[in-house]
Amino acid sequence: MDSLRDPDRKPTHPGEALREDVLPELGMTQTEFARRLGVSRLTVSELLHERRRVTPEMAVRLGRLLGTSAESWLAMQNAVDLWQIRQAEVIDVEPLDAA
Amino acid sequence: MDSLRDPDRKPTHPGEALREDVLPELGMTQTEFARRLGVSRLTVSELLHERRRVTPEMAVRLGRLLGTSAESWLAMQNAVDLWQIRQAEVIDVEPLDAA
DNA sequence: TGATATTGTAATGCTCCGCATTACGTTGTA
DNA sequence: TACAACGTAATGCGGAGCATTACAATATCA
Repeated sequence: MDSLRDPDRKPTHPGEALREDVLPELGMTQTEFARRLGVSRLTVSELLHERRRVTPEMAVRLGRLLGTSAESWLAMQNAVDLWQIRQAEVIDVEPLDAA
Repeated sequence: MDSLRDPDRKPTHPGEALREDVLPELGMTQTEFARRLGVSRLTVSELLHERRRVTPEMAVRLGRLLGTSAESWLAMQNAVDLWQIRQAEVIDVEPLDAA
């Protein structure tokens, strides 16, 4: 499970899961997928290319359409977000323990 | 645990936890808290009043300072976000099962 | 009590993000 | 070959997070 994964490894972006697994499984085009989600084709395309984040609303849409939990999509996105921040930024916050 | 809570009940906003539990526990002022987090006093104030969401970066800051997991703060925020969307919006997405 | 610290809040300005729409070129396919 | 699907750029809009500044109200303490 996730808790046993290498913490330095970049987590799977939700877009990758949609692109690699979900869409092929459904045998559905991006255009059709976008239509059913009620968003534009561009929105789906950019999400699949991992250029856009899964928003809470998008998570609800995905959950509704696919019969999965919105939480799981958001959790995937969170993992990516946190990984990116920890990699890129230098957040200098001193832990209170050090006091 | 959370999974057993009433799904219709509004989840606890992270700001509430900070305001009700964390800050009092630490006996720390908002001003000092903001300084240690490396954000403005206004940012903390609005978060405590639940007028602002915990961003991924803020979650990292909180985790660092308090020695807790950033994930837990984000999870709290997710719960609020999803609840709000499900309450307020009408996302008309037909489940694929219905096909 | 008087000075100082803390807090709530409004106003401004900046930047970034999500999204729709439109448009155009490429590629795959019936 | 005509059409569908896709990648992608441009434009515009609205909203969110954040800093800074400022002012008033309240709390605390010497």
